[in-house]
Amino acid sequence: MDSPADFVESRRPAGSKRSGKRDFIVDTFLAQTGHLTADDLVALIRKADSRISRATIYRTLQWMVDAKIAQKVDFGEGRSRYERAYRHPRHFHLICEACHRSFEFLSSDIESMLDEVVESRGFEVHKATIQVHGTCERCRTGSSTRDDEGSTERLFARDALRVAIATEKSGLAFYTRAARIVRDARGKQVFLKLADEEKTHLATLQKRYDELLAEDPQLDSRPAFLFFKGAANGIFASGVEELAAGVDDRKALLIGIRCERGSHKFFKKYGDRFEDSEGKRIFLEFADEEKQHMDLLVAEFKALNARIVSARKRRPSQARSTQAR
Amino acid sequence: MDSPADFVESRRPAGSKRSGKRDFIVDTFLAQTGHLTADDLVALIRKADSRISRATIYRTLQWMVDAKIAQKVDFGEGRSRYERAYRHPRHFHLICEACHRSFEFLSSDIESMLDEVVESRGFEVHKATIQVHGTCERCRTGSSTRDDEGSTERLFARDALRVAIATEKSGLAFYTRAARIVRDARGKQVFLKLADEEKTHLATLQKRYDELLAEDPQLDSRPAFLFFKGAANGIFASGVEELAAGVDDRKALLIGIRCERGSHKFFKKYGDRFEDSEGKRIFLEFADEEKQHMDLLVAEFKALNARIVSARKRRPSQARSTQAR
DNA sequence: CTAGGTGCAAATAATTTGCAGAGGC
DNA sequence: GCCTCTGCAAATTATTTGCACCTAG
Repeated sequence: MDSPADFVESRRPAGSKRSGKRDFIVDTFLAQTGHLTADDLVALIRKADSRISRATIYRTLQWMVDAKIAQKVDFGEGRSRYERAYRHPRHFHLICEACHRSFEFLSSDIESMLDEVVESRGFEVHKATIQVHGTCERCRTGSSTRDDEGSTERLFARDALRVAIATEKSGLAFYTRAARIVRDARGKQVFLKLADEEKTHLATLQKRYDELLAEDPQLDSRPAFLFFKGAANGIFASGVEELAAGVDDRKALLIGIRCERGSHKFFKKYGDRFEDSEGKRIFLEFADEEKQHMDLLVAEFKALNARIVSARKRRPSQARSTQAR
Repeated sequence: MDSPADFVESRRPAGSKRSGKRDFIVDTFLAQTGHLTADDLVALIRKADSRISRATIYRTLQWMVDAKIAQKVDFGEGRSRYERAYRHPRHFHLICEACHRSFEFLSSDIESMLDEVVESRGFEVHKATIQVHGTCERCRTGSSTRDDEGSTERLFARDALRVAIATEKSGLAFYTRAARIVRDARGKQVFLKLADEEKTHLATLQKRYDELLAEDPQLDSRPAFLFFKGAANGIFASGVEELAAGVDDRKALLIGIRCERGSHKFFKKYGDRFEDSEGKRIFLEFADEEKQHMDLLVAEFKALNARIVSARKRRPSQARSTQAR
């Protein structure tokens, strides 16, 4: 249904003809995880017997880049490397100069700082590259750390879930607290309902996380791929703090709306920008979830306002009682 | 006293011999501002008549890289470029794919996020590269923006001064406010004194800034080189906020100490990491300034504590009066 | 005099291209 | 049959190197 083969098929440029050799090169390439040089690929092909000319390898690599199946990367070694673009989120590189392995990561914090720089210059970005050249932990300490050669796709899904779970948890804290603070009975119920939903959803996410771990027991201990520190985790945390400072019912709803909107925007923005993958789906589903919560809160906010107005009409002197401090 | 020639002299590798040709190549290279390819340099040499072989250019470029006079950069064009390392702070690149010009910037915010990523991986950094490939404003809109071909050194000095001035201003706001809030007479005096110092120093910095602008009237309108948003500007701002929340005398001093320490550490850290230059000096002098303020505040804090203790001995019942809310 | 430094031409190394034949549609 | 794909060998591009000669210390 959504195999590499289908993916390649879907991206085959118009007018291009089928060829067993090319298919074989593409398949061989997509079966690898790392960043291959043209020569690496030649070696792989030769090992699998097939006798394919170097020129064809080069031509096919270019063909894959044009079809967005592969991406050319340059680590400054005087030759190009290629990494798969299929189900592979965009990322930055840590490059070990000792063992020549490379590690991928993505930081939304860095990306947004970079956005600011770029914007201030009126620059239009086509591609941003970050490369950290140095020595990896294994080469430096000799300690045989765990095998880092996992697929980035899985790491990405893991970290997407982690971010979602962290957000969900702080959301739960927020609603639990808000439900305690709010005076208005209906408002309280809305917050309780949301707290409940967060709990349910949290369980769902946790289950998904556990399933992912089951596929690869070492996954949990692999180093982080996503660095989304500033963005996702802090959103509800600041809301909780604001609640603690003491707020009226309307304010509590407004804070909730702001948090959900921030959360939604964040997950939507990143979800949209990723390649199709489990991680992308997690981001977009979560964005949706947050959107629904936000809508619910907005509706409740409107209803509360309406009740305040009508109450004010009935008992003008005590109109503001529901939002007393 | 500190000319490029002296600089080159100081870095001449042991055992290397003088040579008119090499000197000429080095001088020609250092007279340029941009990112030259070996061929660019050959063209420049040829234009100035001298007949020097390509091989010598390559050998001399390598010699300059070894001597840390030049730095090799790779923009993925299939050939190397070289930029001067003399009085040139480390930086990242925006690269226009249309006009092939490149722009430099530095962001402490991005650098510290990168530090976190690197640390979490146990990685040892040798060199970090950030390249944003895209289209520059001029190529995109056709509008002939101001000439961007200024020396980065001057931009760096300008921005270092801007950061220092911004910090100084928020420091002034902090001390002015603190002087108003504090009860203890001696503490008040210290804060007033510091506010006064900030004012004087602010005037000095402003004068230096004006002098710099006088050297190049367009400098003020050139795009930013340093992006130090999070770091420098926010330090005292948070202190001012804390003051507003209401604090006792000791707390006010402690906040001041924290701000000055943060400020000192920041300017020291970056000042130390830069190449010798006006910008570096600004950073280090400012770091020193902040250190002195910090020491003053620490001394005052100790003195205040001592007075509180002795007061407590004399009038045990009212001992805590100087720090009443 | 001796270790560099320089020029020239040849060597490398990664990649591209021209051209003739093979093969998919 | 036409147009694309492939192989091979030659070309290209940036850079390096061997070797004979030159020059500073």
